[in-house]
Amino acid sequence: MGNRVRLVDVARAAGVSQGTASNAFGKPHLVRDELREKILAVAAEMGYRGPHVMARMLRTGKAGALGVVFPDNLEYAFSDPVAIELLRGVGRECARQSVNMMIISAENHEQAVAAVNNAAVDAFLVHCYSDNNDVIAAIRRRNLPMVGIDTDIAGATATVVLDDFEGAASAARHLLECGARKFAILSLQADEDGQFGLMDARRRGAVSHRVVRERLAGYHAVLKDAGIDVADIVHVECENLSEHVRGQVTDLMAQFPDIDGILAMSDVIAIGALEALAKTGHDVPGQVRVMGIDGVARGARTTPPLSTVAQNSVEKGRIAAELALAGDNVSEPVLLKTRLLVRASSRLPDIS
Amino acid sequence: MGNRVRLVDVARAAGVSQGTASNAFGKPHLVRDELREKILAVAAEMGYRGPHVMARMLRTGKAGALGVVFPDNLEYAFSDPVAIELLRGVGRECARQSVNMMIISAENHEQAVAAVNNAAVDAFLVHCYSDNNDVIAAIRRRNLPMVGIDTDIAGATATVVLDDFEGAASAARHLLECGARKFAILSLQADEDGQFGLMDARRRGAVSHRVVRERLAGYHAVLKDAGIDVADIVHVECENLSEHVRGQVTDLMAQFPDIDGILAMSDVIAIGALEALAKTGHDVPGQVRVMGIDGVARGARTTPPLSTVAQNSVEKGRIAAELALAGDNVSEPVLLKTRLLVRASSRLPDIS
DNA sequence: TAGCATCATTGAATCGATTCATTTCGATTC
DNA sequence: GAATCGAAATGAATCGATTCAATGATGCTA
Repeated sequence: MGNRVRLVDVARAAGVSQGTASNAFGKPHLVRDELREKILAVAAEMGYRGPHVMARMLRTGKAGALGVVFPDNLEYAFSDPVAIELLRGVGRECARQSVNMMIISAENHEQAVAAVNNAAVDAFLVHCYSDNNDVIAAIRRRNLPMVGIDTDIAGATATVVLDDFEGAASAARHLLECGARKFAILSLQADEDGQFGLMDARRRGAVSHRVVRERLAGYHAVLKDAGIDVADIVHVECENLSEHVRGQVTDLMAQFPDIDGILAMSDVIAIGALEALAKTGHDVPGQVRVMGIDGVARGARTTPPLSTVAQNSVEKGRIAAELALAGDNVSEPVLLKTRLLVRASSRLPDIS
Repeated sequence: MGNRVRLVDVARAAGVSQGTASNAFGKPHLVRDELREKILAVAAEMGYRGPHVMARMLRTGKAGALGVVFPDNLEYAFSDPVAIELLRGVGRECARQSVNMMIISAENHEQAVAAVNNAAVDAFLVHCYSDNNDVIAAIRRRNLPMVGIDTDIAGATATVVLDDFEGAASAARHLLECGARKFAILSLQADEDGQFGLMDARRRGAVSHRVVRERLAGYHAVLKDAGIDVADIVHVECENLSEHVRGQVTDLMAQFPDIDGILAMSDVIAIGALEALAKTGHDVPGQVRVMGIDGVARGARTTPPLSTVAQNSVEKGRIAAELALAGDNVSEPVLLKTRLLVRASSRLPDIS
């Protein structure tokens, strides 16, 4: 039954102190070779399974794991290509540092709080959560290093974000160069309230997600400079799922047939837009130009291939993990650069 | 510095026993409402952060986490669409049961053993590992529930596998019906030795991965029945990455130009084959018919769309997680069914 | 009013290691 | 031969909770 062999049993059987037995496993160099081998032999014979993980954790205070927290349900994280890239980067750094990766999973907010409280980890990575949220509060209460990714939650020991303003600006600049004049912006969700559809000025003024705020600002700055009135831009808040976007874009084009430039805040959204436009018989890029943000692999295979502003999500995840595991306070956010990736869904005017 | 507020401090300050203070947090119904609120108030005022996770674990013996172990490096797991689906299913069940998900990460075998030994989990999920392996041995030594997915490692408390034999058989049957007579089988890796290329009979006879063994057997059974000599089938062992497969298939078709049926053991491989065939000007399915196995989303968007034998990987992961967390010994492997999914990369003969 | 449940609380034992100040012992130096 | 040193081993304290048998208080019944 509950008769697990303990270190103290091994020590007794081998005729050494518990401290020495502990060292034989954890700090081999502190024990004479001969003696250590004897201890290990005795342990093996007794069926000792090695130091008890939880007991070691309690004593040392180290969990050997990095917690990764995604907003809302986890299913989304495992279906969004960008989130997966991010996880890949996190995984890479965790492997490098011999630390495991704990995915905090929950079906709802209440469960998420409990999951955070039960997670034996040394640091937290928080992706894309907005601030003032009970899950964030729970994480903060744990008093562990906490790194925000693509979010500027208060109390983070470090923050890794994309240069969203400049990324969005470059997308807008490019579509202007391609000749677009009547714009639609397909936004990611501005808040966690599950609201979709047309965004009025009030909604645009109270965006809780940093990513959305910055990208909007980037788009607007460039378009205003070009003499376009923000009030003339159609803003639609979309769920980050191609299938959902299809319907929204179909409606959008029916309502505003003169749109000739679509700025999507993610490639997933942009791909949904391309699909809708193909189905409704719009010519891309002849009639409408489309730009995404992210640079996901699938964008290279759409028809037409998707122009986008690429980011390196793997590296973003890796850096965030590195900062979290280092645990230092880094006051300045780490700002990652974007790269314009022109493919066929936008089109430069003929230079001939 | 190290002056964390402990439960005993709270108890003392609130004038109750440590046991009662513990109950106030963990078993609220055992403490009178009024008293409990007082304790919580005192705790809040003292800045108590809640029960110490590792101490609780040590005492209760429950980690509240499920370990997921992938073979080789983790990067692969996060780039294979099937593995991701699997993780999605695992995540779904973990969330349902309020358990976190620990991804055991490592760069090499030695690190993987250490990672397994340091993981505070209640059970392990092992994906696609072959047996007789030190990582598996380490997991076994932990003496926790261990569920094998797509693998039949000894000592597993439960096993979840695809009906690989029947899945492969149905793929072969379909290509025969479509008129193929000269077959190539594009195999997944038979072993962890990193060997690729043509598989001779000896190699085919010593396959350590169950998946490969079963699928080979399924293909062969059907093809033999149809009067095809196994010696006439070209076997190629491929890395499960479309880019690598492209080169292999290009060579293959140059060497064996009469191949008219390709049976790939995964969609990723099949997609690589389609790409190679397109580049070398082979007509699919007119000249060569191609079948995958898995049913990944991308297969619906290739040109031509990929015929395949679909499986439900999400559900596979979910069931495995459920079995692992239940912890019962299930002697019979859970066998999941496949479903033939005919698209344009194979072609049925005209019935006119 | 004794007897008996029921509910709330206590307090010491326990989970299984690691740590570190101290002791032991043999070798080296003066 | 005493003093000094370093390496190896000791053993008690510690990490911070949870558990459970025992105790106390309260209400109810006969």
